[in-house]
Amino acid sequence: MPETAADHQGRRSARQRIIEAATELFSTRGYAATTTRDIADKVGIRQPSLYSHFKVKADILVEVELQTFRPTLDLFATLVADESLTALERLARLVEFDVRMLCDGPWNVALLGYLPEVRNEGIAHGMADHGHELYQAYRVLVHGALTESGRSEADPDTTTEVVFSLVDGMILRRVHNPRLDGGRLAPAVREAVLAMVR
Amino acid sequence: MPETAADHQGRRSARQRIIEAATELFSTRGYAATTTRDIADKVGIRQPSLYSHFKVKADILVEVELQTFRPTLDLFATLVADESLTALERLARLVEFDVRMLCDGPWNVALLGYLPEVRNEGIAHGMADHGHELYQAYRVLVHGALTESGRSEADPDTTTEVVFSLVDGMILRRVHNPRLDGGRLAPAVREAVLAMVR
DNA sequence: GTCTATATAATGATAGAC
DNA sequence: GTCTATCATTATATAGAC
Repeated sequence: MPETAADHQGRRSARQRIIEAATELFSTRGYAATTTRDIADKVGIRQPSLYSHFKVKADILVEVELQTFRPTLDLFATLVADESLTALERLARLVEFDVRMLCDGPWNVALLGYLPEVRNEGIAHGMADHGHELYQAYRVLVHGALTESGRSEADPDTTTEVVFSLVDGMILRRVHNPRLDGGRLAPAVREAVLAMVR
Repeated sequence: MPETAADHQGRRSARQRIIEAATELFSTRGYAATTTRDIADKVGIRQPSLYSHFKVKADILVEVELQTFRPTLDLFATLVADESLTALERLARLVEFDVRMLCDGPWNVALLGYLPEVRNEGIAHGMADHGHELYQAYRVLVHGALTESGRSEADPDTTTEVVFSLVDGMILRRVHNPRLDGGRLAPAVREAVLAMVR
């Protein structure tokens, strides 16, 4: 088996080590407050060496965001593809997975997508709004669950907003308390969500 | 009636005009990404003139934060002082007021307290953590409401975290949708909260 | 790809005239 | 209290040797 480029220096490619260092720093200090020198220092290289892997600082941010949202969006795709599930079951599973990830992931990186400087930088670079994608996923499942439950009196869009607030609100809780217990909170959030849609 | 200092230039003191300009800019661009020059430009003065009113940039932030949290913390004090109310009623009113303020306030300024650069700057300047104060207020009311309802099987601290997430989650919703309708969302959130505690 | 050296630009803050 | 002028620092990014 030939040695890949990814095996150099601790088995991860320099590019991936940059992304991981940036993930931690962006999460804990914010994007604008993190300098390219901070990132390079943590990786163990010189600041200009970053530019062998990324054209500009914002390109590092794009990769961090991408790797953050992929798991949850992938799960949504899987849940929708599984036709044996009801919308209510799909919603329950997505909520529980999402809350666990938000609580127990290595860094509170989901906050990044809400930082003003990131959103402004994002617009300037035309990067994908994964947060909006995920919101649409919730919207589909909440509408479906309300329909299944015959809750025709409920406003599906208002319910979607409240459900999504409840889940993503965990991001803010984690800012004040970095050691959230996903195993305890995920079922509690799931039950609160189910109480709204059935 | 003698003219006050606050009457100069549009009836608001220069200091207050700086605070209001900074509130908008910090809310829309973030703290680190807002320069003192940005603030001065919006006020219509030169950048060094800011330093006649504030010793350092972070002192402007302290004032912005103070004016943001004061109304909600004041309401909590009022609700607790009113002995004719049950804990459940106090919680319902606090939630509804809070959500309306988060949705309909002129700027999404509550996000500020969650920005990493603000929290780090805050620690360095020893500024008060109003977000934590407010959380304790919710904790008191959620515990009281669960006790009143005889919900001895519920975990009050978990419920507090979920309730607070639901309310503050509106901050994140507003990032994606700046035109939230507090009149529609506040009752929906209130009912979701009440479903958890009674 | 990483390094040293450096360009270029912007930032927070100060000094001192008015 | 506001101004002009300016300082000291720090930031992103580039050039070119190895």
